[in-house]
Parts: sequence; structure tokens; C-alpha cells
Amino acid sequence: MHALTLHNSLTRRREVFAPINPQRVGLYVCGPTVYDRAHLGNARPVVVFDVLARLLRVLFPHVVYVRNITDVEDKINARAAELGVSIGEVTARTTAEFHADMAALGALPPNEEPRATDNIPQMIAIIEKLIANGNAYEAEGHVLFSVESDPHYGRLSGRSPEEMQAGARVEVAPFKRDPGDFVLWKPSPANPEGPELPGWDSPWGRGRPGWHIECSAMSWRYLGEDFDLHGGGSDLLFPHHENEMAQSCCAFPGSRFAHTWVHNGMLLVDGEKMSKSLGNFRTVRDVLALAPGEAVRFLLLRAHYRATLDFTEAALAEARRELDRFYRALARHAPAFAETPAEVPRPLMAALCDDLNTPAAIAALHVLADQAMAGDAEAAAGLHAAGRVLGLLQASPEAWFHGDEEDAGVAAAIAERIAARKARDFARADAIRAELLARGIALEDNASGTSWRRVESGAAS
RNA sequence: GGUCCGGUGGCAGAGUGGUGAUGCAGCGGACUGCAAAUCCGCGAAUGUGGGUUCGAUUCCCGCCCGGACCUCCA
Repeated sequence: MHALTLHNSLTRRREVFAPINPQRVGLYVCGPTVYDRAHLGNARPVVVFDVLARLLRVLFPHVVYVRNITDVEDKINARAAELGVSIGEVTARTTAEFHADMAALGALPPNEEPRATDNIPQMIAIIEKLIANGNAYEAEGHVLFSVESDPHYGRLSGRSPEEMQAGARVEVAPFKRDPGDFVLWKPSPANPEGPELPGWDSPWGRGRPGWHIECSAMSWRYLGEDFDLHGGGSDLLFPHHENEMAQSCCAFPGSRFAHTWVHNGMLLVDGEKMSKSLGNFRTVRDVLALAPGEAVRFLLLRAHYRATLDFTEAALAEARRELDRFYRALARHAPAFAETPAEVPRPLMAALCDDLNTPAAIAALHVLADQAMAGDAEAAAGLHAAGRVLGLLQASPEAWFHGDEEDAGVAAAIAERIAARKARDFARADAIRAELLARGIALEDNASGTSWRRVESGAAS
């Protein structure tokens, strides 16, 4: 059995992962705010933590993976107003799109996917505890968390409240006792002029939750006051995660909230931060038009999860070529591993248990592929099993190479070319091959005949 | 300005206090009608200046460069 080590953002060092209860390992990951299609930056944590969840399931008998849906947030309100549709319509549609996109990337659904709006009573309960404990106060219809009341505030992000004030670039609301105080609950007054804001009755009047409270509520409900792992993008470390932890630890004195924090690095596009103004904003759906979802997933796993990852179309094409080789290796032994699932090879487990080192894991995949190419059926079965933990290589080689588009005429063209070759009319044979290549179909003659595969359309020789 | 992370061959990307994985691309060869695929082989890297050390790519400090965050709903 390999010991899993993970870099814990809380301690800033790598630690051996020791679950609170090995019979029930808990993982909470911040999910999407459903106001627009998922972009590549949203996809990275989903894929990274999908691998972590798969790995945990290999190591432990029972894993509860919780990923929330944030369906109350002002960006959603703005989006609904912009589109002239209801908030519910925006969140329902965006959630469905999110599910479809993540499925295309091979991410398994989490065990629990709670919605913020289904957990308002839990949020109110936590806020009441915070007020009772002297960690929160009411001001002008808002309820605010008092940063000063929490001696540990800043521990996760490594900032002191004083430091943060120095660089503060946003005006501080006058009703705050401390500039660092943040909103737990805010008023949603009826708005006769514009669109209605979402609101729920609370001890502080009709209102809606602040940004951070939902994760405290949902992790508490599904995983308890103390739980094993909390994941998310490194951009959420502050303020979101810091505030989450402060709220939860103060609401439940004596608890530590998440014991291990795991943060994935940011994603760049062509070396630049992805942003709408730069015009390099890539949605998952856009990228799925360029390559199979599995290639996108593989690309995301080629870099270590904590490193910044630069997305380029060249890297996507390379990811696809690498997968081509793996599928070729599997194709040589297809029936050998189809029935009985093999044990996950040790080198793969060793790499993943070493702080989820997916690049090293992929190197292990290449070793297995070499062996499979050389005729080792056991290695092929191991490759397939290794792919299962990474969420890769589970398609049939044929499906991978042929895709699911219509391939009308390909078989006939191949037959014609075989006839031409038999007649030693190589000019005709080569013309047929070139024609198919122009359609994005590459031919390969081998001992057993002629096979074909899809390549990037327009790919040169 | 503050906090944090990173800078490895043409590109991508690991590891490591003692002759630097893996992949893609390139080059040579085998195979092929020619290719592709496969196989064999080749060249190619640790930002910079110091320090610690018998020895640093790895540890420490400075510098340069790149990136994330610095707040609560504008």
C-alpha cells in the first residue's frame, strides 16, 4: 500500500494524508457559479480533483466527494437580467451545460452536488451561531463577520489583517467595524424598479447569503465540522477559503474545518491570463470542437496540478498524439484486458501518491505502452487499469481513432485503394490516400490490412 | 507596495546534494511500392550573481523575468 502525500496549503508543506476516518474519507471542492458556460480555467480543478477522488477510491473503501453548485450570486442576477430570463432558467441551463462539459472531459459526478439555494437554513444556522459566539454583527441590514474576533484569521492565506489593509484597493463600506470584515448575509429588498433579487426570510429580514457562507454550510451538512480535504483553485485561497475557514471554525469552536487544503494552479492561454478583454477566453465547449474531450483532459493532466498550465492548441494536438500511441498499444491486446480488470500498476500508484504527480504517472504510462507494443499483454492490461485511475484510455481504440462522426465512403475508398495497389497503380492509391487525408482521415497499411484514423483536419503528411 | 508560486533541452514537463526522467518535434537507419505506424540509434537543458559544501540543477541570500492573490458585490 502506498502512502498518499499531498501538499497542504494550510501548512505549506507536503504531508502524509491521514484521514480522520479511513472508512469514510471526505473531499469538498468548490464548484461552479452557474451563470455562464464553463471555461478551461473551470475545467482544471474539476479534472484534477476527479483524479484525486479516483485515487482516494483506490486507497480507501468509502469516499464522499462533495462539489457544490453556486446558484445564488450577483453575477447570476446580472446574467438573467441581461438575457431577460428568470434566474432559475439561467442556473438550470448553465448547470446542465456544466454537467455535459465535465462529462465530456471524463469527470465522474461527485457523490453529492448540493445547491446553495437548497442550504439556506444551514447558512442561517451558522450565521446565528456566529452572532451568538460574538464573531458576527448586524449592521444596516447586513450581517458581517468580524475578522478581529478571530485570532487565527489569516492563517490559511498567510496574511495578517494589517498587511491586507495596506494594499486594499476597494472602498470599504462605512458600516464595517474593520475593513477586513466580510458579508455573511445581505439584504434583498423588494425592487419595484428593476428585476427582483433572490431573497429568503431570515432573522435579519429578507435577504441573501454572502459569497463564502454557502461552502461552510454545505461542507458542514455533508461532511461535518471537521473533514479531510478541501480543494479549489489557488485564486480562491484568499479571500474565499480564508473566510470559509474562519466562519466554520468560529461557528464550531474546537473544530479545524478542512484538515488538508489542496489548491490547483491557474491556467493560461497562449501564455496569457485568460480574459474576455484579451479575446483568449476559451470555453470547454469551444475546445471540444478542436479535439476529443479525452485529449483536453490529458492536456490538463500533463502538468502537475499546482503548476501554472499554459493552454495552447499545439499542446492540445500533442496531447492527442500521445493518446494515439497509448490507444495503439491497447489495440494490440484489446481482448486481453476487456474482461478482467487488472490491478493498478505500482509505478502509477507511486506517482499519484506522490502529491498527485500526474506527469510522472504519464511517464509510467509510456513505459507500459512500450511493453505492450513489444507484445506484453499484461502491460496492456496494466495500462488500461492505470488509465482508469487517471480517467483516461477507457474508450475502445476503435472509438478513439474513428470518432463518432459519419465515416461514409471510407470503407469503399479503402477497398478501391487496395485494388489499385494490387494492380500496382500506386498513383491512384496515393491519390485516394491524399483525398482521405484532406478529409482528416489518415490511412495506415499494416500486416493485417489497411486501417484508418482521424487526425486534425488539414494535418500535413 | 505586501503575501505566495515558479523560471530545466527547439517545445511540453518530472525528479534529484554526486555524472539530468518522460513525451512531442528534429536527424540517421530498419521496415514499406511510397508513406503511416512500429523498432534501433543520435544530437539537445537546469535564468543570473554570490554563499554553504569535497561536490548544487537541488539548500541559503541578492538580482532579473513570469504568474496568482491583496476582499466582500462595483
